[in-house]
Amino acid sequence: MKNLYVGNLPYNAREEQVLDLFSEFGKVESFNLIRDRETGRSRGFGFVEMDTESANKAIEYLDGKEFEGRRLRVNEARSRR
DNA sequence: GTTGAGCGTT
Repeated sequence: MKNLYVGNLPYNAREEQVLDLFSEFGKVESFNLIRDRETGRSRGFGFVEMDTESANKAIEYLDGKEFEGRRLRVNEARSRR
């Protein structure tokens, strides 16, 4: 399994929409769209868990991809600590 | 508008 950081998402993007993108490369085990803790507003990034093989393909194919007019940033997530 | 939330380390 690999944990992926997905950045540069439009603030109005729905998580289902992002899920669909990644589902193309394999089963998405979990997805977290990160929002501002106070306001609940999207922070424009999220985290996706997939098996390593699928994750690698997703990074390769989706990093830098145009999504709703923005270039996605996809890479292995940093430690959250 | 670029790396989670809460935590006796998930």
